[in-house]
Amino acid sequence: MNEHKLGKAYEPGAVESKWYPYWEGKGFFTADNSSTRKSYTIVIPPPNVTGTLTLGHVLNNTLQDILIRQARMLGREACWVPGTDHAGIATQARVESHLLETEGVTRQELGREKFLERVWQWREQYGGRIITQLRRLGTACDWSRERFTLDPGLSRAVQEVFIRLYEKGLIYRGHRIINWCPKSRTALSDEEVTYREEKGSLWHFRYPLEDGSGHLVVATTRPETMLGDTAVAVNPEDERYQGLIGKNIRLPLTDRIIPIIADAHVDPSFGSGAVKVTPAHDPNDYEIGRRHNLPMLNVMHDQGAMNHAAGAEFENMDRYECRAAVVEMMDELDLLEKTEDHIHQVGYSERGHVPVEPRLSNQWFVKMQPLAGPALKAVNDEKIRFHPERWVKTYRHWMENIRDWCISRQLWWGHRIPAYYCRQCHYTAVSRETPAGCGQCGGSDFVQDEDVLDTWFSSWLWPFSVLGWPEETRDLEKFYPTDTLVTGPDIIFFWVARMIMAGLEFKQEIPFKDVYFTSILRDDKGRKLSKSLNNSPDPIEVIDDYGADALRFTIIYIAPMGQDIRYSNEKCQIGRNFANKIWNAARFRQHHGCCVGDWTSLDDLNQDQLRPDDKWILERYDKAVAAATESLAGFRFHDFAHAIYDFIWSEFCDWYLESAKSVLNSEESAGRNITLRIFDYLMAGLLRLLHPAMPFVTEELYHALGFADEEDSIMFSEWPRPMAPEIKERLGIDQETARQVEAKFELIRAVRNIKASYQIPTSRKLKVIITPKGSEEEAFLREDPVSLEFLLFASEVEIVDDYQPEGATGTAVTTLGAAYLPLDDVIDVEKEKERLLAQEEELVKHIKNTRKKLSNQKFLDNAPEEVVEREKDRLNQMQDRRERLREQIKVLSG
RNA sequence: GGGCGCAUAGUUCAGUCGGCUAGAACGCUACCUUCACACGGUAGAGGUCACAGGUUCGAGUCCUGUUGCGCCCA
Repeated sequence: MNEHKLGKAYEPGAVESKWYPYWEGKGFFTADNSSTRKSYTIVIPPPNVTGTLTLGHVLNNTLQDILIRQARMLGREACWVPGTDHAGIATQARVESHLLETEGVTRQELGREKFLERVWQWREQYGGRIITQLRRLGTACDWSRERFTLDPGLSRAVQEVFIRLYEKGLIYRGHRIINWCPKSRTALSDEEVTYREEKGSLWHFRYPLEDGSGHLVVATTRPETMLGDTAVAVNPEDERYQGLIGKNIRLPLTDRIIPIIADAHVDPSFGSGAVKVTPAHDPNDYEIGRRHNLPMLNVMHDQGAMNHAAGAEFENMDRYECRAAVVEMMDELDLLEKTEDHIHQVGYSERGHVPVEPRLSNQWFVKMQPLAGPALKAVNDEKIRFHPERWVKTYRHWMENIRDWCISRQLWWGHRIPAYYCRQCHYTAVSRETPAGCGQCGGSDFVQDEDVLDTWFSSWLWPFSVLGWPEETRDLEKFYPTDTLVTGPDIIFFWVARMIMAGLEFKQEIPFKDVYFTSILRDDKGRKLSKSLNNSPDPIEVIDDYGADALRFTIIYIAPMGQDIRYSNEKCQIGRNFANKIWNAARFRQHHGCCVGDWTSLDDLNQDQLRPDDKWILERYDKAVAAATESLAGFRFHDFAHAIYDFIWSEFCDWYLESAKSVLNSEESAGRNITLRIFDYLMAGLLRLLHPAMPFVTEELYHALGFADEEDSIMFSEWPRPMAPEIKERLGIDQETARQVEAKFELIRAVRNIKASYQIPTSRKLKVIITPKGSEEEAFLREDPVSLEFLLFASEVEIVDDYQPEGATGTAVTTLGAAYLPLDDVIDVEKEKERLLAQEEELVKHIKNTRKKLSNQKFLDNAPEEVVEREKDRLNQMQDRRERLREQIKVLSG
């Protein structure tokens, strides 16, 4: 052990590149499906195969890694399944533009088969970069189980699900209005449309009546669609238009005659109360069109330009060009009544970043309502818990208003829809292979549907398809249902909700028990991180600069549960400095030689061998273990980080380590050995506690301090548990001792304060006289005078019953007693008096408040006894302290 | 329009069951190269807990309303 001496500062680079290949090479991350341990499973939210690591991934995967590593330390068979999804639109678009740039060919020119070959090639070459990047972060993924949504097994799952749902009547093909992305030229689901508020115009057009008796005014935000109008609608109750219902309009710019109809869904207060009806280009108009059997006239083609149905003069005009042209022509015809500014919501394609166009077309849909029922119930019954819980409301609202899911995409990259059409009779067969014969006409000439399925149609099966479904595999048996899902709330509908539906439908079991929704990352100005703003740091650069552990720790340290995170690279100093702090605590330990005795347990010691400071730190350590464990059990990662950070920095390093120096620097070897054992017990424990968050530095130090054999790893060590009560009792570890030690620290701080306020350097050692408050306090202080002297930076500590300061003396009055610092040569009597008077003034304020409280009969009657007692104690202590302060002030005035 | 969330030190945030003399980090000030660590130490300054009511012996915390900001859905 102590094979190598630790350097002065932690250098993450070498440590990280040493341990990750070691862990992976030894198969430490590989889960055993024949293990008798209870399983703990996480499936990764599969990043896009085109993707690169973002801070969002860092947060998300750090949390999963913390959970999986802790689960392993708690004795579970931990299985974290990684993988990527094929990201239909994004990948296809990426490869298309790549081909166009490098070879100048389009996918149409290549043809479907050749194009797909090229996508696979591209994927081999560039895809999955994010998988390599995840390793830099230290994630304990089971790479032997890595999956891709287009793997044969997962593709089979997709096909199986499609067929089962079709046969059950839950998948159907329909001619419907869907959201069309003119850039990607494919249908989208409702969830893939994001709405942005935009300033636009509301144009009021005069539509002349056919009989020439006047006109009607209709208002629209999309004038180009008028070319596809097939009616004008008014509310049947609207008195203004009673006489016009049933009459016809001569639609300008076209030669069509269209009817004026009455429909109860028209809002009489919007615009003029009369609306144009374009059933093929607006979802609401589509509904009106269906109710009234209106013709559905499609006036655009798939790239968002006008088609021949719009009229010869508009054909092939882009939709926005056409909009301007229509307005101009209407104005020329004196049919433009007015134009108003108008703020409205415009739907954008999430992928294409262009406004979507509602479009009438043949698409495949999943009937969602039957699937939603059980999924809603599972969450309502708390079979599945959301953290933070408030997301249940969002989930519930979506589930209760669920709409059918458009799953077909006009792409080539993806799972092709297993539907075959008979060329003779147009019969539709859905089957695993091309049907041999038509069930309707007996024909054998089939053509497969050209479309592929939405990527989410494979993602929603992820928790069981990655484990081998539809095969009944050992993995499935051992690791399903999974335990925890960690993901962003932005995909609650896309993914979380649908996975719950799929799990219940196809496995008759929930897919996971807990869902943790991560925070949204923003920059330090509060703006969402995004590529276009160029405010997304590259995590790999951050890891290079600060270390993976630093990044991991920082991000959970600054991420409050369920709230946005304000991130900046500079904040990684928190994690870096922290790693360095622990590193140096270990280095300090290393300077004092090897392990002595059993560092895994202190059970054989007794309380006479322990100093009060030992008892105190062991008590505090127990509290930290409990806090860290409870925080993780409740998915409070932020609290977990703070609990460990505060313990290590403010208690272990600031106080215990300093106190231990007084023993370790002495010649007394029995005391030294016990202190070293306690130190090791704590050091090993806190490295374990910290390991899930900072795997690299903890592994390095665990080995360097000799806590693990060369062939072993801290990741297989046991998660720390609080000490058994009987052991604590035997070792004299209790609240009372802890309180006394803390009172001692208060006294030490007060003395240091005096020195600081006279700007006396710490290194200048002075004599300190202490008058304890009582005999109990005196006995306590005499238990460990060595560390007291050391921590006071004193040349000598004298503990006496009574002390009458002579001349200028610095005074500290605390609950444990008073301390005096003779300072003849440096003290400024007036300044010292002022200092004490200020303290007294502060004290008097609190004494008054507490007296008031205690003289209130209602408070005495109603407050719990323990609160009243606490107040009384406090008052006594404060009064006592005040008295001593006054005495000292008197001396100084004397 | 409906729903959700947030408002505490200069900044970013903790604050559990109502018991608080309201904490931390960063930043700021003074001092310190003390033999783990300057990626450090010691000490300090800094607050009308958004506003107005209410419940309570007691409110940063619970309730109602107001204002401001953010997100989601329509």
